[in-house]
Amino acid sequence: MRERKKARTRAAIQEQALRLFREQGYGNTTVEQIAAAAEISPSTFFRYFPTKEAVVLDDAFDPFPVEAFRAQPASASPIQALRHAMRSTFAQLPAEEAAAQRERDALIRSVPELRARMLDRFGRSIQLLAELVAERTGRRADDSAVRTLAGAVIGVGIAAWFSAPDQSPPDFVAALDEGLAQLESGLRL
Amino acid sequence: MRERKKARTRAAIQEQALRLFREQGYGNTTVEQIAAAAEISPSTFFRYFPTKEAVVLDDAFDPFPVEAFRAQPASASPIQALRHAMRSTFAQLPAEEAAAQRERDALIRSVPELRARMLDRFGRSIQLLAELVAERTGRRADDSAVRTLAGAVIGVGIAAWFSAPDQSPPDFVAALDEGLAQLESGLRL
DNA sequence: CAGCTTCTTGACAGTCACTGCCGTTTGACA
DNA sequence: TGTCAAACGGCAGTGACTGTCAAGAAGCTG
Repeated sequence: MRERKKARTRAAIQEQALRLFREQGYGNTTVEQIAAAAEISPSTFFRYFPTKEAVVLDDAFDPFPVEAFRAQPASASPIQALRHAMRSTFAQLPAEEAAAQRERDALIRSVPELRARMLDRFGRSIQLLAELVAERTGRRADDSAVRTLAGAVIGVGIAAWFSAPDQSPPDFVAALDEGLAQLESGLRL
Repeated sequence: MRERKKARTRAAIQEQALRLFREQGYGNTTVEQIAAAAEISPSTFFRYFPTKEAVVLDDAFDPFPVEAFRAQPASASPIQALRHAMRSTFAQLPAEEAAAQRERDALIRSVPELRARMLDRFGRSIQLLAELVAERTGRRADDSAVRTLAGAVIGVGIAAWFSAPDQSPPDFVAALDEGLAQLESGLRL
């Protein structure tokens, strides 16, 4: 039952931090303020999160659903498999969490340090996707065709993530799905 | 001729910094050490570079050559235009500078903070490329097909950049060109 | 050449993220 | 209830960065 308390503390820190970031901005909020709002000491803050950035980025969302991707039938192309995996994963996300997700994404996009870290995650997911595609096709992960496919797919994902707020509907998942469909059917321009 | 001295100071800082990073690592090198090696005060360091990271990233290389891209004939497809622009730009890069570039890239890839910032530049270049493609095709930069194309192209660039050291030849430009060729002819996997 | 201005620099003090240590408290468990 | 490890707060220290101020160097003017 120690676990329970730790989970509650962690959630409290994240909640208070995001509230303060919303109210007074990321850069104007100190770790000390977050700790005070969450009723812990600054030392304890760093026991729960390695950096101030992590409070926003941790659990932001998994680069993408590895298991759901692996579960797709072998007959599906890599892009089709990913589209299905994304849809089935995000379909069951509660509307409330989705809204929180969007707000957090907006914060990340607007703060350069956070955005850079987020893009680093996208970058790592190129590697991850390359390995999954390699599994699926029997090729090697460092095969240039595999690498190109993984890069293009994640690149489309990044572009969708960037433009999420501008568009109607402002939905990352929908934008990504549309982009992947275009990528699959060939880029005609 | 004040300009001349400033340029020399700036080059000295960058040179000493990269030397120290090579010898003892990025994280183990302080700005104070860099300043001492370049025979300036720490204050002056920050007058030339806004952050320690900037000493590595500034002038690392332009996301890509805007002018060369614009100069391509309207008959070329966006991907073809970019391939030609990249080739003509990098063809005339002296071998010595290319080697320095590769070393700097290796440093950036190996240090998370630097890598994240670099990827943020790639991310911004999606926006830039989308605008250039919009010019070229008469579509809008927020058109979803334009955005997808820009994302896929830069994604292939990121993937090439990541795998640059692993492959033979370890040449970013060649890997990018190959990836774009694959993207252009359709991703068959 | 002398005087004025402007640019550049170094010194200093201060903030804040983050690290490491140490003594105390607290909760689990015998 | 006593014991032990986990969790905590406090504190000192480092290092990146900011802002300010006064001294020195470089350029221009009369």
